[in-house]
Amino acid sequence: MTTIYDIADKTGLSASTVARALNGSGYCSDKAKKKVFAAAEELGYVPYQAAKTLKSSITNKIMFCIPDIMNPYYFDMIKGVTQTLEDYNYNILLAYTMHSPEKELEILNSLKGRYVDGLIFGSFDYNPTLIEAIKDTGLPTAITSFYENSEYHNYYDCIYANQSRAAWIATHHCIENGHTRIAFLGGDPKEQNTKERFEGYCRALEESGIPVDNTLIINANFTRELALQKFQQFIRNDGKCTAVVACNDLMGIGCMNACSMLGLKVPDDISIVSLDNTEYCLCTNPPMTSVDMMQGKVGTEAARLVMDRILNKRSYRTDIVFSPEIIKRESVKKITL
Amino acid sequence: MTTIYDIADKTGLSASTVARALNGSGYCSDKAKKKVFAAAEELGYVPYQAAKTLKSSITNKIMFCIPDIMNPYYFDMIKGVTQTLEDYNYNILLAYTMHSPEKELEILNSLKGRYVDGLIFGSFDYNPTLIEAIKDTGLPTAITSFYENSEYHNYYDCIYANQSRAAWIATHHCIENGHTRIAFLGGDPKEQNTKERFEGYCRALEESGIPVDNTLIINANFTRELALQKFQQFIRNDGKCTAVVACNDLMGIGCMNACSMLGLKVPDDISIVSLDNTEYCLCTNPPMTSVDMMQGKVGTEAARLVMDRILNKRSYRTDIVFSPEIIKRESVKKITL
DNA sequence: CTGTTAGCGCGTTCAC
DNA sequence: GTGAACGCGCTAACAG
Repeated sequence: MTTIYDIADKTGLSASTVARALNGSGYCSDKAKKKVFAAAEELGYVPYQAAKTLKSSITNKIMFCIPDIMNPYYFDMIKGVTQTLEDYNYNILLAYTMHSPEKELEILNSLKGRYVDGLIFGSFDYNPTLIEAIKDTGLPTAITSFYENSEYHNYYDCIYANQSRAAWIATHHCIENGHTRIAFLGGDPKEQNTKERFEGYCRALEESGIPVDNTLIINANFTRELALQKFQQFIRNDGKCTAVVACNDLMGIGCMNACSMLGLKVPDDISIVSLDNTEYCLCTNPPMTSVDMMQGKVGTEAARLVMDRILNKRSYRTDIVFSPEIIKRESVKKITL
Repeated sequence: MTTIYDIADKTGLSASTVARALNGSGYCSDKAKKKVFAAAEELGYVPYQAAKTLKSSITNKIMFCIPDIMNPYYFDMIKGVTQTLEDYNYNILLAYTMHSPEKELEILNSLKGRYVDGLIFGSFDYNPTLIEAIKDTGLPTAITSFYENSEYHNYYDCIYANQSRAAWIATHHCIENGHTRIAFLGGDPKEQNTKERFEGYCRALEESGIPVDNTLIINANFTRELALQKFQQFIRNDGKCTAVVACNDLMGIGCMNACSMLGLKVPDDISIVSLDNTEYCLCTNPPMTSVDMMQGKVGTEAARLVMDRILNKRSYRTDIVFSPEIIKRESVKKITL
């Protein structure tokens, strides 16, 4: 490992001159600069990050913390974040919380060790404790959902696609196609995520004068497995629907799996539209209609806003909200009464 | 931000006593310890990582570098790495190279800034330059393929599932089911990855006395899109096969997509078996038979071996090779002549 | 234009 | 058992 002192020795200059040459800060003759660069090249010098950080307190890293690494919803977001950060010469530190609130707080607390300069945080369930912990990190932060907390309003930015509108669009699409018995396949109804999506579903129904029927609400947990099981159970218990709105692709696919096992044909016997529009939608047969939640853009803008707070010391709140878009494929059939 | 000096002030002790108390190193009375911990708790003290690192030169981070973040092949591996590292209280720094050899070298060179303690490196195409760059980082390294380089033999560990055996298994499975005209859907034939898999394919054929037919070899690039296109083209050009071995799930799915567009039924008209066994195989209809490459275990063991080199200063090579396993689903049909 | 000095926060001597 | 002092590598302030 070579340091500026090695370069200083080799060139006969002092360490500070070497530092100035390398950073282009302060005065330094061209001749000295040349010598320094030559020696640095020859010695394969790369500055020691820890020392730089100790001095400047900038780490060139931001943490991206998500509930579940295996959820395809986040893949595009990871990509968006990584690619954007690359332009800033920043690295991404990936953490995941396995949906555990304790784990979330633990990670946030560890951040006080300031091993990153900023934070992009995704959660299924924001709450005041969490937001306070986020604020306590003192880090420029973007969260990937909408969450309002008047006390800490300015401590974070929100970047997200409108969840309730997404569910509205999905539901409305079913209604447009003549469906009235539309099942809702959601996650834990106590979590913000499902709540918002459920709200959009209800609104679409009500706007069209279709009453919300509680027997059509199925609660799962955003996994394919449980959705499969719950939907199968729903049908076996004589559940009657002609369409289903699934709160994410994994559950949409679980639903398709169930249909296939039950001998139900999609979209002839049952129409399915899901939310997230991950690549999984292209794997199914028929390809699945799904609502694009703009995950890639959410990642990109979240990274950009965090960097804006870091670089430009912005200290007021900025939110960016995307409008979800339905991607029509072949899992929805028009029916007529 | 609070430092040991703040705690020293508050407790009336010296900074070194505080440090000793906090780390449990050196002498310290129980009474002092109690006071220190109380103050640390109250002040929300978390040690400043950069300072710790500068002193100890340990970062508690390892880099996981892969060619493509969006390739589902790596999802399980990321999970395996992350979960294992968590036990060691290590964080994962995620980088991706977009298949670019220049980018690979750039990242490896940046690692000389020692902002991580170890490296897990995945590539589609190892070569002497790359391995030398890996060795030059001076970091404990695990690579997720087999690659031999006698000069730098001991500088890295290899953790992988036997690629050629995986292709052999897939091909053999087709043969067992009566197929003789088996297409091979691969990536760039110059890359190690495809080469190994192709070798297994050929061996299985030859063992059964089936000649390798070059018209059945289709080169794509591991993406769904190109596989779809290439396979469609293959069929349109009167390509005749009853089964296809796809080198990864994405291509297997592209192939299924193509079949569906061409009006070919899987598995009645054509059997498909792919490699990787990602979750995507459960999305298709019918579910796709695929060979499990043990990605999760590869990630877990790679992390473990890197940590072993770090913690126990192991300096000799250790390889772990897993045996791939076929997961039979419904995309392969037995045919009789 | 260049070198000397000091200090970022922490951990580890080594005196007391 | 405790505190003063030093240094990890780098940069900024100042003196020359």
